Amino acid sequence: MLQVNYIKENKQEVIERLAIKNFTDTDIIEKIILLDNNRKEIQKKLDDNLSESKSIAKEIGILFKTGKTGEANQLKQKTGDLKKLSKELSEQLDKTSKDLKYLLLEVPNIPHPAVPKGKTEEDNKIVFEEGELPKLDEVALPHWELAKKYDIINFELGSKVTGAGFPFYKGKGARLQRALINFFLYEALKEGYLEYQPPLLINEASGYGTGQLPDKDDQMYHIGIDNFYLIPTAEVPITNIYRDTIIKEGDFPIKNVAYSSCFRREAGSYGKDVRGLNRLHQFDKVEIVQIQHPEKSYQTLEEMKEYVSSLIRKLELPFRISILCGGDLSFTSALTYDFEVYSAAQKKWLEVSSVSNFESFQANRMKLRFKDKNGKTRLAHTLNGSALALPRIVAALLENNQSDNGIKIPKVLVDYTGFELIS
RNA sequence: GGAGAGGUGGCCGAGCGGUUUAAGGCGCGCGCUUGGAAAGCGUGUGUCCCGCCACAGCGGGACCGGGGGUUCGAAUCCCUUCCUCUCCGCCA
Repeated sequence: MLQVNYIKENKQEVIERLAIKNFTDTDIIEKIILLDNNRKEIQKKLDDNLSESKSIAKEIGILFKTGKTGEANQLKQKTGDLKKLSKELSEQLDKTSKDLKYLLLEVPNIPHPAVPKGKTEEDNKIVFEEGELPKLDEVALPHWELAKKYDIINFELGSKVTGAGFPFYKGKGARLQRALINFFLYEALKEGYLEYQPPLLINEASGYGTGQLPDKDDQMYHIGIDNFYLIPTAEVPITNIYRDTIIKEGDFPIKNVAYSSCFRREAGSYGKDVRGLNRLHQFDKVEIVQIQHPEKSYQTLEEMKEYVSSLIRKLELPFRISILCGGDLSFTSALTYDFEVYSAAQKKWLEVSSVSNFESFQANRMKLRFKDKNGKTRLAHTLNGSALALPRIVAALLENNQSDNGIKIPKVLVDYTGFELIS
């Protein structure tokens, strides 16, 4: 959520930069400014009114205490009109504030100047590429075939027990999953992240805090009976730790890491692009979250980018990094780096991580603040990134490392898997 | 699932219709004291909104889990909802 004052003071800039995100509803900006002015006016009237009522009530109190009941009763009659007016004004104020908040929730975060214009992922700007693309035989198999051949992931069984998009990992498949989770967690610990194991269900307030609600509620699984949501990412519980808090400036940077299963309904978009592990309803991810001083958040974003790169490099996978264009950038993000690994048998790039700076957008929504040197309360910046999401990493590992002998496990993982080959 | 207790400032904790402008304590900031520190003494100490004015300050309003009500006046009374704790039941 953007701050109204920022919108007011930088109206033209806000409109121009939101256009990069293909948000062109300038009316809404005008309405926000108008509503905020109304809100202030009503607030002033209401406050004056309440002030008067309060002082009369106090007088009556004193009169009763000193036995001047007659005078007190006279004064009582004066308050009728004031009371009525207060009620009207506070209803107006309430409505105006609600309308204002509703509109503010509709406005996406302002993209960073580095964000390129564009509509689809075609327009994302590739800023880095590393590793040689493996050349496989024509007989090379896609990962869903490999999974079947070596009996390590069973999609049909998942369909039977739950539904499409909920696979079983089996034998060395399951062990590979566990190895990757451990590897990612230990690497994060080395980087100074504090490990959390969060709840997998969250309440409504947390959904609003990180911005999944109100607009993305259909993408989360909902437990109606208790009104909980299954987390789409550990970002939600981990960032919400700091909802409604004021932290000390000395606490920056806060660096948290968490492994969790992630649950996504992602209604629609079925087809060949979503076969196998490419898109699942339940998957595993290790997520890093940082809370940082506004002046250091972009430096932190770069550090996180380097960290994620180092993980993929250790797994010996070719990858590239792009800056998401305005159209592909999420509602809440100001700048996002997307990481893709090359999946040799499918001959395409698979997204395995996105690392984002939300600036104060999430912080404003969840009232995450800090006291600066001068004792002023300011909004902190939040950042997060996948480090990493498992399924597409597994897909690339299986496909890229296949040979006649079996699938070779990258050196760095062998200590965690306890085997070097899936055969 | 059943029964009970309770949600008050950064924390503990009093208040249970009218100078509450939320006591007191702890913590923290500043000052005095000291060779330095501790102790002691003094002093200050929340969040949000509005106005004046602006590197600071002054004034007003809201906030005692959330929402609603009674009243001239609510932390205090009533309704409703959420949460926490204890005991019982069930259970990894």
